[in-house]
Amino acid sequence: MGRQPCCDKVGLKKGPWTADEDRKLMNFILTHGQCCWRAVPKLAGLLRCGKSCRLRWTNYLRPDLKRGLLSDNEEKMVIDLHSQLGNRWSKIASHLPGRTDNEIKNHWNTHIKKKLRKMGIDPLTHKPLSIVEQEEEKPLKKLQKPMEQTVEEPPNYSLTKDSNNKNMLVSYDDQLMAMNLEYCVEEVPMIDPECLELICNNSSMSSSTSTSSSSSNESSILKDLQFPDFDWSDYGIHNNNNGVGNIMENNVMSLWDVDDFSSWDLLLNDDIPQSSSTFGLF
DNA sequence: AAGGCGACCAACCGCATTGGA
DNA sequence: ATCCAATGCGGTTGGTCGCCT
Repeated sequence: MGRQPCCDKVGLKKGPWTADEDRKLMNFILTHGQCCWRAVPKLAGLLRCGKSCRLRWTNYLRPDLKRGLLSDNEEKMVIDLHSQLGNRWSKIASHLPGRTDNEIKNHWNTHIKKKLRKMGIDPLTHKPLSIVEQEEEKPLKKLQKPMEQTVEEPPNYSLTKDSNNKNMLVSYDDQLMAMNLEYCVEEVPMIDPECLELICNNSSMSSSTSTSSSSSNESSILKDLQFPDFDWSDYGIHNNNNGVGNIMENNVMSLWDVDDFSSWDLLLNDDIPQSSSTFGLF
């Protein structure tokens, strides 16, 4: 006996959401808050499964979402967090307010992976590719080792400049020795900010155009959506002279300007259940 | 102009986890 | 302790768009 489907899929719509569906879902959530996703489609008058509604809301419609490409800083954070957390996208996303796990996952798979490979770093292990390849070439040796014996891990590396201003990989141990620093091992990021800076600087040269284009794109997406029952001004989004919603300011929704970021605690605190609703808006 | 191709990303699928009965 | 519904999560798919030939 297989698992029951999450909902009765007969007659349910799939695929891209229409502006009308978005409006219905948005109006419903803003009126009633988030509760019982299974019931949402019926109550909101949507021919969608509850799961689909939840995804659409969390990944696209939530008013607190940032849009557009990840900034250099955000990208650095993602790489750093990924080195510590692995593919736990929701955990990573919880450290980046306004970003969704889906968005970060997509960005990782399409942009960051490539950049890291270009830098000679394995995106899975965050170690230099040459070492990873060596390890893959000697699987038998590894297998022959007794289980109790600890496998000697290669040191974690970061990218730095040598005296000739050429990029070079230096192990953390070497760096720490050089800097005479003590470090709590559990908190050592596998790639240091210096390295990330280089990665991001390189990337920003190649992707700067897409950054600017996406921000105009995102406002048009919201522009296209018309929410007759929803007053964006409540969320710090005001009309400009052209009658167009001034949604983005420095690539961040004005919503975040409200209340000195006090609501971020809600987002970042794992103890607060998601059902406590978005930042006390409801 | 049009067809091929790859990149991007929204959305889906199915397993895992959680929480209440 | 167990079951089951609801929700969360991560991997994958497929549609769209832009670039190249």
